[in-house]
Amino acid sequence: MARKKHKFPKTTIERLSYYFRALEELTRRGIDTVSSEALGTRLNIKPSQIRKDLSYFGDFGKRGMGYDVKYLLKELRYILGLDRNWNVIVVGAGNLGAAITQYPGFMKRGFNVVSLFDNSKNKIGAEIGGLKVRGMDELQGFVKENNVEIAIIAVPGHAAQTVADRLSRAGIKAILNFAPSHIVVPDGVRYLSVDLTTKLEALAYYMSFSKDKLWKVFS
Amino acid sequence: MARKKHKFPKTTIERLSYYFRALEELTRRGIDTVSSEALGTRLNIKPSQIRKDLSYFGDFGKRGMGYDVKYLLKELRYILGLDRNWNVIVVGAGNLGAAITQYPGFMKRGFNVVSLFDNSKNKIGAEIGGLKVRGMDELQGFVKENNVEIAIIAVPGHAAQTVADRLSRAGIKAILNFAPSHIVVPDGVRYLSVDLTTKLEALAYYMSFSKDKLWKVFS
DNA sequence: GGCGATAAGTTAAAAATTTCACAAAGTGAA
DNA sequence: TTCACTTTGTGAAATTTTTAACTTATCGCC
Repeated sequence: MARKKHKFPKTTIERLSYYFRALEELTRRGIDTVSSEALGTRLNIKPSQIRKDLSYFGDFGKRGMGYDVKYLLKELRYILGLDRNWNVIVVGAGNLGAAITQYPGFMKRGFNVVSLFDNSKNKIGAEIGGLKVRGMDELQGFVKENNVEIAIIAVPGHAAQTVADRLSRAGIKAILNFAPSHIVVPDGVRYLSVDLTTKLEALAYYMSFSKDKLWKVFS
Repeated sequence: MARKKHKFPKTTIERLSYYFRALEELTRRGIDTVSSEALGTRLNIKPSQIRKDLSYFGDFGKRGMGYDVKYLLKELRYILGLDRNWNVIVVGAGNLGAAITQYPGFMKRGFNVVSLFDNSKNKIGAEIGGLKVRGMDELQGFVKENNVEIAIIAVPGHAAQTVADRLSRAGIKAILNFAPSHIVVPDGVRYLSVDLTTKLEALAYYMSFSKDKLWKVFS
């Protein structure tokens, strides 16, 4: 299993994810070999970028031939940590938390939402997507007992930092934050945020001012 | 109202959005002046980065004094296109579409979801967040009559491209795509995507392999 | 009104990322 | 086996983005 050199751009991992998805689509269509050129056309990414990204992790292709789709998928699955299952909890049982809990794309990738937490009396005990909503007092115990490593924050912005603190204390190793606010986590806890309004604001900006035609997905 | 020089990094707009949010928080707390240093500490962004970002659009600060919070807010509001209202439609009335429709952060910023569309018989006519779900056949007419410029796609991946095509034909000017697939839009239509699983996959990667401690929000 | 302190705006250097261009490697046909 | 063709992997160049260093402006105080 490939491991290779140096540092690589942060965006590489994100692109690997896109490659992975495109390759899945190709297997579904029964295609078993693809060139960086062909893949690049599909994804609107330069072939040289694709080759460079992959080269950070190994030599997956065959010169003159391209990449074996199944093999590359296997390697990417390993690199992206998708060859195992992850237990995930969601904090915040509002509309967004409920949607995330039931989002089909997560389970398909091995991210299993195993419980939902909230601190509101009238949500605790309710059932969402087959899961009972638990109170925050059960958080620490649940995380320990169920070996939960990843948490998703889906609470209002003002509560996000408090939740992040509790999650960190409970032993959570990675946090995905949907709340529209900047939060700080201790060393050792991985953190990424998904910001819904920021993207809309960027669109609004480009509609108002920019002459740029099309806009490359920048995340 | 400021307009200024050259090109600037794509990420600048995203950061302006963060600055805007932080400044809002500062006004709420009654603080009316802030330095790039202080703002940078809050957001974990280098002061020089903040000054550079702002300098692309104008001279908003006073040397020796910092930035007037209210004034900078006003300018950023203008730059980000938040000084007006936008009519937004959501396509896809599943869990995610419903959550997006009711997401409080959008309306607060002037993004008003004015209708929800779906093509499933048993969703059409239902009411979500006070809005009736409309069939796709009403799309074109609705967009024209209501001056809708922005659409949010919240359908399964395989349907996203078809939806994007219909939206473009209907005259939509910007698309925010939550579906986990790469889509192509005609020139003149702005496009950004928010990818939920990609972020989780990035976290999974960093948990498996990376020694990096903390991870700067990269969107 | 000059002086010290602060902090913006800017220029230049550094770092990060993408793209180019090409040598090396593999294929298939003659 | 050799040749023509394809396509990878990669070192170097080009580009973009960030960071540091510097210059200039503003305030408050004596």
